[in-house]
Amino acid sequence: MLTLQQIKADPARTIAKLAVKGFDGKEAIEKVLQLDEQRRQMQLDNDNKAAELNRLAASIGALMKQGKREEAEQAKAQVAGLKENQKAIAAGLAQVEAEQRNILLTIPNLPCDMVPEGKTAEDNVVEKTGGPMPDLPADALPHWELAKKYNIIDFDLGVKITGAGFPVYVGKGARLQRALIQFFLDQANEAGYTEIEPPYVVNEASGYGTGQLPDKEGQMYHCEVDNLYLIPTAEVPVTNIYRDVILSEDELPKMNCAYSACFRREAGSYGKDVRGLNRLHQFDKVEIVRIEKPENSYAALEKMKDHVQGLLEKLGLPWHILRLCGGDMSFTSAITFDFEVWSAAQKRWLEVSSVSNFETYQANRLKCRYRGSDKKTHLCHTLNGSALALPRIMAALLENNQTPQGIVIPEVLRKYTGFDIID
RNA sequence: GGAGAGAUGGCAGAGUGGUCGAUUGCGGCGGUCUUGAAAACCGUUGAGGGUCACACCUCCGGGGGUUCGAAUCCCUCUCUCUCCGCCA
Repeated sequence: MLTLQQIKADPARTIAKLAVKGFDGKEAIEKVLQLDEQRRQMQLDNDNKAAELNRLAASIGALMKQGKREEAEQAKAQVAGLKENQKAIAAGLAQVEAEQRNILLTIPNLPCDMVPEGKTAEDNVVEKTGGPMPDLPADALPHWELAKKYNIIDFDLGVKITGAGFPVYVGKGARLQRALIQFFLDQANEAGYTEIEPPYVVNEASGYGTGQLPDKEGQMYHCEVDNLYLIPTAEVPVTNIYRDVILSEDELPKMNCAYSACFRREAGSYGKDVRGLNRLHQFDKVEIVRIEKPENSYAALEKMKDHVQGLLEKLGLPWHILRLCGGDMSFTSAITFDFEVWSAAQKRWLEVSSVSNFETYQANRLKCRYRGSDKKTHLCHTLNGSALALPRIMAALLENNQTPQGIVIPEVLRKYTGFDIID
């Protein structure tokens, strides 16, 4: 949620920045400002009435103590009318506050100055490319064929047990999954991220904190009896560690990593785009999260990008980094870099990581603050990134590393898998 | 699942209808003393709104109610603890 200060500081710029995201915010911003004006008026009115009532109540108390019953009764009578009046004002105030908040919740984060204009994924900018492009023979198999051939992932079994989008990893497939998770966690730990093993189910407040709620509840699995949500990413439980927290300046930055299964309902398209591991309802991911002082957050973002790039390089996958255009960025993000790997048999790029700076947008909802050297509280910047999401890494590894002898496991993973080829 | 107890400031812990936004202790911060530190002593120390700054308002787990007045009484929800049951 944008802060009122952000909006008030420069409404015209706010509207212009929202336009970069393809969001027409003119009406909403004007309404918010108008409601703010109204709110302050009503607040003043309400506070004055409340102060008057407080004074009267205190004086009644004093009269009672002195045993001046009649005078007290007189004062009581005086209070009655005032109180009705104040109640009405307070109700109006609450309504205006709620209205303002509801509008604020519908306004996306402002893209930072580095975000390119654009409407769709077509307009994303390729920033950087690396890794060896594999040269596969014409009869190279897509990963879902390989999965069947070597009996390492059973999609049909997943359908039987649960439904589409819930694959069952078998034998070396399961071990490769576990190896990747372990590798990613070890790398993150080495980079200074403190590991968290979070709950996979969160309450409503946490959903609001990171911005999945209120508007994206359809994307999460919901346990209605308990009103809990399956996490779509470890970002949710991990970032919510810092909900309603005031950190001291020297505690920053906070750096956490977490492995979790992720659950997404993703009522999306069907067909080859979502075939095999391309899009799943349940998948594994290692997430990195940072809470930073505002002045450090963009340097931190670069470090996170370097970390993710390092992982892809170690795995020997061909990768590129996209700087997302305004129109393709998420609601809550100020800037996002997507990492994609080349899936050589499908001949397409697959998104495996998304690294974002949310600036104060999440922190404002989370009430995640730190106490500065000025003794005042300030909102932190929050950042997160996948490091990495497994299924598409798996897809690219299987496809790119296929040989007549079998699928060759990257060197860095062998100490985790305990084998060097899937055959 | 059954029975009971509880939820107060960073922590501990008072407060059961009227200057209580809250005694006190610890911790934190500032100072005195000291070559320095410790100890001791003095002062200070919740969050949000509002204001140029004050004033003022709100907040004692969440929501609602009673009352002129609620941390204190009532209802309700959530959570925690103890005992019993069940259980990886």
